[in-house]
Amino acid sequence: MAEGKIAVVEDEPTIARAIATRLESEGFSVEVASDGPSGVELCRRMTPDLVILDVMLPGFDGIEVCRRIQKERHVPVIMLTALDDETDKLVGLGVGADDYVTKPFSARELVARVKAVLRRVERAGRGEPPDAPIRVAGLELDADRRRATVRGDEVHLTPLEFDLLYTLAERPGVVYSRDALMGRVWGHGDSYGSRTVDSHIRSIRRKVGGDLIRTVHGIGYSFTEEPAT
Amino acid sequence: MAEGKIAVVEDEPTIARAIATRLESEGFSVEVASDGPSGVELCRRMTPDLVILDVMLPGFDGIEVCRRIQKERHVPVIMLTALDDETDKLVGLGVGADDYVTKPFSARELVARVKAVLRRVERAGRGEPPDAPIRVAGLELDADRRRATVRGDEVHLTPLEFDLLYTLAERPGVVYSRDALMGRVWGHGDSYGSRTVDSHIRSIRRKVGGDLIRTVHGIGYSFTEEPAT
DNA sequence: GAAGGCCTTCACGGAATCTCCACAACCCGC
DNA sequence: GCGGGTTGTGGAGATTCCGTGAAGGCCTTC
Repeated sequence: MAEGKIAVVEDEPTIARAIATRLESEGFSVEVASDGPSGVELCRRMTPDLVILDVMLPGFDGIEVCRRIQKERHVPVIMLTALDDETDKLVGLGVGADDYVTKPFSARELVARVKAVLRRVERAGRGEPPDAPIRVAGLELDADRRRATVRGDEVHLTPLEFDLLYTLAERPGVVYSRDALMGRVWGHGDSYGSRTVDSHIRSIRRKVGGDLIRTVHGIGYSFTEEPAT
Repeated sequence: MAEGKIAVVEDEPTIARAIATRLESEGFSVEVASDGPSGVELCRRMTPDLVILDVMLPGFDGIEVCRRIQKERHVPVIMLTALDDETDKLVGLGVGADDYVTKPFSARELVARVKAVLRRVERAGRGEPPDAPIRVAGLELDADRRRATVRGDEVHLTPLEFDLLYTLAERPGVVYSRDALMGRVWGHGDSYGSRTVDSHIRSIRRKVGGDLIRTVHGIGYSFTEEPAT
């Protein structure tokens, strides 16, 4: 009775086995790949519920793997990085992973993160169970009511605009590439020009004010990171 | 996989069979008796979760059956009466049934009542408080009696309409997709075109006034959220 | 059978939304 | 400062979505 299918892409056999064993003992069914190309292939074949990706991989790196699989279908991704700096870099690159775990990490920690991500995604997928409204920088987004207010005034957002803004506002400061946003909001990466994202960003800015969404030149967009005021 | 056991005591074979068939198709296991004495006997033997009792019965009448089985063990009872007057009389007699359904009734309506009674009893068994009628914006919905009034005037809602409106009114402001409503009201998400929901929404609006249910374009419907007045 | 209640489905027209294009403005490395 | 790539702007179709009226099926009663 598998709770979920997890793909692990990690080239160090010791670590890969450790992760797999622990996750399996938690009731997940796990498969492992050890380089970039076969990681992409694995994701295609097993359609996992979540992917754990090492950044450093033979073939091509985890960033590239993440981009490719996100393009086909949005799958939650947790990235493993060697250093804190590396995490920062990834956040800035707009890879759009769901979580980042820095080595060394305990198996317990990884399992906790996996469960947290799955819980969040499942909730969003079923659509029903409530979520606390997001409040940042004068903006309030209530997913249950699909309502947005800026400094108390209600703003009407179209379905796509709401989802797009919600995705960004969920993690202020995290940069998403246009592809990553397409994957999350549209559910698939291709079949639309990526400038479509720009159009929607524009109308969101017009409605909620231009300074809430930051453009990261050459990479993508992110929600403005604001210290608590 | 029985959701519950139901005893039906009804002397008219046509009606008895109709009820039994419908309840069985809803997943209940059903047994039938056709007169007073054997009704009491049936209840002793099968220990049903709910009893449906016709008032007019050979042997002794439904009132007497109800008294006898209640004496031994409390079982939820729904009484079938021929006339509204009769219902009033029964209520006056203190028979203590959990609900009264007046003939003619639709099979669907009876099923809805059965489920409502079972839900209520189960809740009481768990020590939770009973449903209070919902009162919002001039609308009142009484789940126990399945009755709706708008500004004091009773409006007749079909079983589906009632469930649909009740689902929405339970959480004003929360937006439900058509699929979500299908899942909650119909019990399964698929097998019907989603525009069916629209049709019922439309007839509800005609009956209770159009501004109580809000359309959220591209998403679904929600009950109008009213600031406390 | 006929009539009526209830549920489901259809097609249509208007409205809201999404996508894309062409051009101007901008950013960055050189 | 210059040039190439990147992003903002405005708007024009194309597409999707929703309210409406109505028809048909199933069931029950008369």
